[in-house]
Amino acid sequence: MMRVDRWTPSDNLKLEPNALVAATEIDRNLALTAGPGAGKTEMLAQRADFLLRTGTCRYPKRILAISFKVDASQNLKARVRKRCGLELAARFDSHTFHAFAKRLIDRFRLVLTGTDALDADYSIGQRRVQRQSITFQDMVPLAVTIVESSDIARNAIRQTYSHVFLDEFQDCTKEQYALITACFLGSAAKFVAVGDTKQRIMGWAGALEGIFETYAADFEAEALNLYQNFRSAPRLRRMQNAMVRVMDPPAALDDAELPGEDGEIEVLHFKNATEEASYLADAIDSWMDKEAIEPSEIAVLVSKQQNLYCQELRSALQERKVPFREEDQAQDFASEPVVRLVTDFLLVVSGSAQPEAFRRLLEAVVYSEGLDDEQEYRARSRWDRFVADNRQKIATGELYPGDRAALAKLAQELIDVIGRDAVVAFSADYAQGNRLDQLIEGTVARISDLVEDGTDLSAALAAFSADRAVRIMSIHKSKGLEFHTVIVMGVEQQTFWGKIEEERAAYFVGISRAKQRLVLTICDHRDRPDGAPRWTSQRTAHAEFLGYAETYA
DNA sequence: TTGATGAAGTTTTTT
DNA sequence: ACTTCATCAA
Repeated sequence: MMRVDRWTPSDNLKLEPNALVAATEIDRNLALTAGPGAGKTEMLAQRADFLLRTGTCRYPKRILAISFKVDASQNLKARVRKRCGLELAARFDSHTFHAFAKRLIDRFRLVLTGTDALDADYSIGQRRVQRQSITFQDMVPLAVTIVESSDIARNAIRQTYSHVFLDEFQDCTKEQYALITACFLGSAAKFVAVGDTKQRIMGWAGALEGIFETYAADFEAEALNLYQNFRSAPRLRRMQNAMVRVMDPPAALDDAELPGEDGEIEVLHFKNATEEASYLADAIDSWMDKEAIEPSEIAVLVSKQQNLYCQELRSALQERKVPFREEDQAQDFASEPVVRLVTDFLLVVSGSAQPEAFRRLLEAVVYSEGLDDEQEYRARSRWDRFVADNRQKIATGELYPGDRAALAKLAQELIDVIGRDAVVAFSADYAQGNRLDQLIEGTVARISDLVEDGTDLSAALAAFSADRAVRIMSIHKSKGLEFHTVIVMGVEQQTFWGKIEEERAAYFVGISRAKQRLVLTICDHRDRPDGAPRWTSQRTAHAEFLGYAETYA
């Protein structure tokens, strides 16, 4: 155990003074606001390290961290592991609001009575069915019901957690806040809420205005701000700062405080979406080729209606064989272990050497089951034969991956070879209902569709991997991420039509994802959506939003 | 059949 | 801001 005054940031990282204060605060609850790239996640990871290593969070008490996105919650957990090691990090629970709520529901299900009552094998679906199924929207309110009506449940939570972290707090909704207060208001748990009101982009979906003030009043939390931006080059920071001057004047800096010519801002004007698409696809291609920028360091962001805005770009990228991944409506398949398994397998059998995928597969297949040498040898040789067989089938064209039924059969054989039990063990929710089969079916459907559309198999598989593909997504999805190069497509009046404050926040989130280069595009005309007779609609550049860029480009 | 009018949707997370 | 869809009147 380390003395509190001996603790220094792990891995010798430098923290700005207020981040150090927040990381090592013992007595007060904090409301920490910080702009883009200020290192909020790092501060939370360092704070976890501080609390665990100094015993301020005393065994067997635990830390609860709540985020909105699976992505964010996994990132934070991984960062904490890296900072303070597996053993201490075991007492760090990083969940999304939904995951946290679901755990409460599963653990205290019997508290729910009357119309709320649920059977043990309830499922999560599109509709609410008495006792049988709930929707995602029901999860947090049901958890609130449990905590409000059961002292046992509430006490159990309070006994478990001595410290609570709330991430991206500016987007907290009424229901989510109700869960926090139901669990912890009046308890001894110490809170840190971090976020940025300038990045509040879920207002239209119920994110509470003034949530930081409400929280500060309810939990007697003190306000603290982080000032640094470790993410963006100075030119980009000056543009962000110009927006801050409008959104939160007291927080704005003088441009003289942001010196330097590093960073690139470009505004591109096109006649139509076809020209836009081919220019962008060429540009992306050449960045990857000439500047050796990783595809995953390039993002294309759109405000709304991703499908309409990205149609042309999609085919332009496809033509140039630029791997891209679209984060659309569908579930985030790629981070699901079973999806990983299927795609890794297809990578391995589709030809080129894939050492990473091969290693992950072998781990899943051979080493996980606690076999003895003899069994391991047999499993290994059966596996090798299976891979060789299918590699040949694909090479000879006997198995065409665009054939959905054939691909589904192959996936099924893969599961059989590994053993369904072993696959189910990958993730807690695979045992429930038909979740596993749905995931496999979805993967197969998407791959075969892509191949059928003329994408080659390796590009189709790249669409599942975040690390080898250009990312195309809505601004909302990009929250919390960062990229070397960011393209914001369609900076037009017709795109940003909502309440100006909220649109400005969305645009701010978009432009502040860029570390080095920001490209903004406008078209004079864009095609109408699918199926409509072909004509194009007139577009008007968004003068305010482009103004921020043009001053500094 | 046509045009006029009005309402709804658009941006999201989630086991 | 703009499209789509439903409804009603002419």
